[in-house]
Amino acid sequence: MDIKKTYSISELAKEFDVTTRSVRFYEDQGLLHPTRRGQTRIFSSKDRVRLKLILRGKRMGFSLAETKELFDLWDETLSGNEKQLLLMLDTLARKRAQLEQQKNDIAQAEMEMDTAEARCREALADLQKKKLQQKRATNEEPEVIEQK
Amino acid sequence: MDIKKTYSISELAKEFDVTTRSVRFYEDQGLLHPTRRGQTRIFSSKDRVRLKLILRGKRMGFSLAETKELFDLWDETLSGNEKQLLLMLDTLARKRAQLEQQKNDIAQAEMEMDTAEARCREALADLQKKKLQQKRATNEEPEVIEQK
DNA sequence: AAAATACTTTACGTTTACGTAAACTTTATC
DNA sequence: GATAAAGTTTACGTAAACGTAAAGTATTTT
Repeated sequence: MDIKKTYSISELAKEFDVTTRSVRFYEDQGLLHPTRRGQTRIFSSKDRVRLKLILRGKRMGFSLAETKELFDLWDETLSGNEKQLLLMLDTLARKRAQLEQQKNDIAQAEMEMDTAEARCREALADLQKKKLQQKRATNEEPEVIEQK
Repeated sequence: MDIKKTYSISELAKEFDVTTRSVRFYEDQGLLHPTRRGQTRIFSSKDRVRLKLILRGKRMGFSLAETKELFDLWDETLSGNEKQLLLMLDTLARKRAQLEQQKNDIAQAEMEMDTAEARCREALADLQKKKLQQKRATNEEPEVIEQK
């Protein structure tokens, strides 16, 4: 699937713009499982994917502990006991609900940003108008009004 | 606009399901500005709105510092100097980009949850099938299969 | 008036997610 | 073979966002 099979710690760090400290920390917390050549870490493409998921999780406001729980659950799920499968389905449902909440929050925020922006532009337009009137009063040439 | 004009700390805490400690902390950090009657805090409906925004911000992964920045910026913006207005527009644009990123992240996550769920259901179906075959082999009556 | 309830400040404690420095080893480069 | 570059462990430090007493004040209820 992926181009390369293994990665050094700095390769991963550079690719995802995190410090090696963070990567080591994620391993320490049980989120990544690199093998070793001597004492040097060797990361698989699975680790790479997981790192990507970790970071996306963070952007979505997930804690490392939450993400780890999902990883662990998924690993156990693959082994395929029925209880695990049902637990996974349940967890997925709960996470979905969480994402729904987030989508609502974002939609709300966007609406409020719309009205905030509108007010800003209105206030700006008012200022421009006042400027123009001043210029007219002092008989100067009006400038071109720029607005993105 | 709102039904009530002022709120006690415990009213707000109860309504938004946070501790009074948190509310006091938000004031301490300059996000809320209750007046005082004696030494008792009295929160306005503006404070109430801001508390709501704080909590939504948190759910979207915003830090208190980020939220405070927006509050402060908005307060200055209302005073209406041109530089402030342009700065606000710029900030809004950046926040929008951030929300776009989050929406993408969520969409991605949802897709992956779809495939994860599909795999789970498939595995479950396989297990059910095996159960059925076992029952047939031992000549027992098959049970009804439930699946949400 | 006594007791319960709600509020306050002060201040130290805790968890999360790393940053940063020290001291050392292994690998690559000149 | 020296030196730089990349890796390692150990360990203390830190910022954010509160939790959790402790000890006191103010108000309300019985």
